[in-house]
Amino acid sequence: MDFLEGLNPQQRAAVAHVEGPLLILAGAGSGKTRVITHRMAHLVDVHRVPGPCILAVTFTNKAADEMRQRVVRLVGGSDPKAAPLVSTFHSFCVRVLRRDGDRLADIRRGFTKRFTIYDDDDQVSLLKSIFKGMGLDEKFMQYRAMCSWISHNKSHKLSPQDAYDSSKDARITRMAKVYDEYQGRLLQANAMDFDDLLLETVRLLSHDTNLRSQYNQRFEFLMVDEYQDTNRSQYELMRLLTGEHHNLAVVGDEDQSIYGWRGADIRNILDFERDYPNATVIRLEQNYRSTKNILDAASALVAHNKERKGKWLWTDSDGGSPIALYQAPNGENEALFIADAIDKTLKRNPNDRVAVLYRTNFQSRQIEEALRRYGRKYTVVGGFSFYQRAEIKDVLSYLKALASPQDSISLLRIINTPARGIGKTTIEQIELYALEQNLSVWEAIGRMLDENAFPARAEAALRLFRNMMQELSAYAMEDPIPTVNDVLRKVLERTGYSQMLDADETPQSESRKENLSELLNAAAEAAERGEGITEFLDHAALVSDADSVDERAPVSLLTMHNAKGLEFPVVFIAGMEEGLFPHSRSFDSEKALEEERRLCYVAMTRAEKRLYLSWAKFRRRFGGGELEQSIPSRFLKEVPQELIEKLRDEDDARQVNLHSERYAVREAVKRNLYTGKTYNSIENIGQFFAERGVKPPSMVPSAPVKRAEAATGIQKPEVRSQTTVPSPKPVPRKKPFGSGSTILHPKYGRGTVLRREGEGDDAKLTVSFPGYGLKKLVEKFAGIKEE
DNA sequence: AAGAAGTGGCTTTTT
DNA sequence: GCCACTTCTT
Repeated sequence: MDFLEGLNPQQRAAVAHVEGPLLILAGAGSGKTRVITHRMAHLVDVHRVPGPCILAVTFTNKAADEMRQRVVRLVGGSDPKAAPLVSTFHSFCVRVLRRDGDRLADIRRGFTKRFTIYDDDDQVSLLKSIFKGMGLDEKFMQYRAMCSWISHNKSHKLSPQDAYDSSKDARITRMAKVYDEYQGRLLQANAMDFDDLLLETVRLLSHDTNLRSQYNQRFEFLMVDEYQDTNRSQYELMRLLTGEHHNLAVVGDEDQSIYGWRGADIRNILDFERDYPNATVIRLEQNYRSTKNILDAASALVAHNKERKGKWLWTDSDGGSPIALYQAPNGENEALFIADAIDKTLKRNPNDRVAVLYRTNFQSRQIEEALRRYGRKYTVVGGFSFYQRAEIKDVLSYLKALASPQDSISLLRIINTPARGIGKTTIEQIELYALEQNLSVWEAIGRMLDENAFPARAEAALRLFRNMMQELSAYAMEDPIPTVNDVLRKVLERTGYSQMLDADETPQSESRKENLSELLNAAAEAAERGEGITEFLDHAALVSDADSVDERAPVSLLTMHNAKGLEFPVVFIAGMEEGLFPHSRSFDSEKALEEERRLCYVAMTRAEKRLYLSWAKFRRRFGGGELEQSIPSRFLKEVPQELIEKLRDEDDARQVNLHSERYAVREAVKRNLYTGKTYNSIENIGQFFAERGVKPPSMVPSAPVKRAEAATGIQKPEVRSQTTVPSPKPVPRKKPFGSGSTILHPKYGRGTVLRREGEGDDAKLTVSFPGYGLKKLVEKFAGIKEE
């Protein structure tokens, strides 16, 4: 196969480039993935470079998987071992540290290759504990803000000492102390946060010259995708890996750099030619994705930025439709307009794919509601991820605590989940002791038991807990080593977790059980691929929201950040208002504003045929808050007005309202018909594993009926699920409104009574209302009627 | 010790 | 409007 065929001259030059540094400035929609994959195939097939000597790095697992698959398809290789290594930065680093990290112990106290990865929830728990120990609370600083401050320091290679030395006031001094304590606790737990994974790999490769040399020899050719979003340590990692040769090809677009807030340094791409002298620079400026109008609008917008190399994309395609601008009277109406337009679009062409993009996740709710009114299925990317759900984190924490007893954060998470009589006071005592004696929580428990430091009841509970953990740990190490799913199953059973869920009769517990059984499936598949507990946990820590975008979904709701790298025939950008987009947090810095503008550019260039922009004159900031007047986004003015078609808002508004009030629509809302699915729903998680697994996944065994329920099921089972409630049998009853009876409520409509407590005037009912979830009502006041 | 009920406080974007 | 945290109750 000729990998140069069908490419334009610039693409061909990039693909044919072999040795030396290469910078590919690839505009939006200019076919860069094609170039990267073809170049790899070309190296393998024409230049006889062994696949494993090529390393390509991306930011998401999904991008990595797709790239790998495309290369394998191109070279027709059947042996997966002969394929290039395509990986994300983070998983590459984990791989290096777990395989070859021994020498890191020289420079990182307590490091072993069995380290734990702390995700941001773990980071927050750790900070809570540190705050408590230092007598601080969230009024001092929000945990998340503290996290980003620490992360900011780390990504700029500033140690706690550096932060301390440069601090100008007492507050920063304290923050530096928190940072110092945070690092100390990570070491004690042999844990690494996301920043550490990169930083420590860089340190390892700098320190262990032997190892560095091995890696240099192994990876002859390196490629980096989305180079504009690399940060300092990623940059250094690449420098170390290309120390002995300069066969580094990077692909990026400075106009699409949108992760500055996470430490990405746009200078990495702007200064590539300086950092790698003799670099070949190739510009891909022909856009194959969008209509001319969309492309011109986006280009004109981003031309307002100063910090760019400057390029102008061009296209062969026609002007196409103008860009539609809708001015809504309020946020709800904006959402209804979008749903209405989507409905019309998909009625006209059921095969279109639509994306609704927004700046902040909370904007999705109104749009979801509107889509539900129209009975349109949709997919939400982001928000709550599967691996963030409490039950998943609980069970994984058991695994983590078993794999590494020093991991105090995980241990504390599950020490009394399910409740086993180890209360708040007891836990506080243990934490205090651990702090004073500089021990891990596990060690502290052991010592304190030896010293008879607990009252009888707590002591008994702790002994049982300790025995249980020891027993589970012994089980996990039995010979032959049990599979991950066996260990998980044992954990669920032995810890009483399953039992706790079985005893819980709320609808939530059903969905929790489903999630856990999906986790078991995932574990079973991991086991089949030969993965152990560590690999399984690593994978769970490193999945991202973007990994689970289903590009075939007809309607997707996602943040603009998550839309990077994707394309859709029809795109809506919602909430084009000052303060929302550009976000108010970016107002005080020109740099941040430029990044917002780039984000807008990214969002606009996702569209192939049709682009809608919308804003609302009034919007409620919080659920209960006042309607606040908004100012249209400055970005709207930066788009050439002749490319915009203003939709007449009065007409559309009326139409939308009329439609939304139709009886059938209202009924649909009441019955909560159709909520589509989020990526973290059962089907999508299954699909995610299916795509990466060797064999297709065995889904949760479910009868066709149940499957139908799942399809129309609710994406946030915690709150909205009622499909999983076991349908109550109509029990003949003496009293009205007993458990199992169906009632009518003036506001919530029809509901099923799940529980009844108290007598006479005191009687309280727990009622499940489809679409509203569980409500606790006082029978006397609720104004309920028999169905 | 463990749940239920009430309250304040807040929402960028995420590997 | 939701969540996490506190206070109240048993």
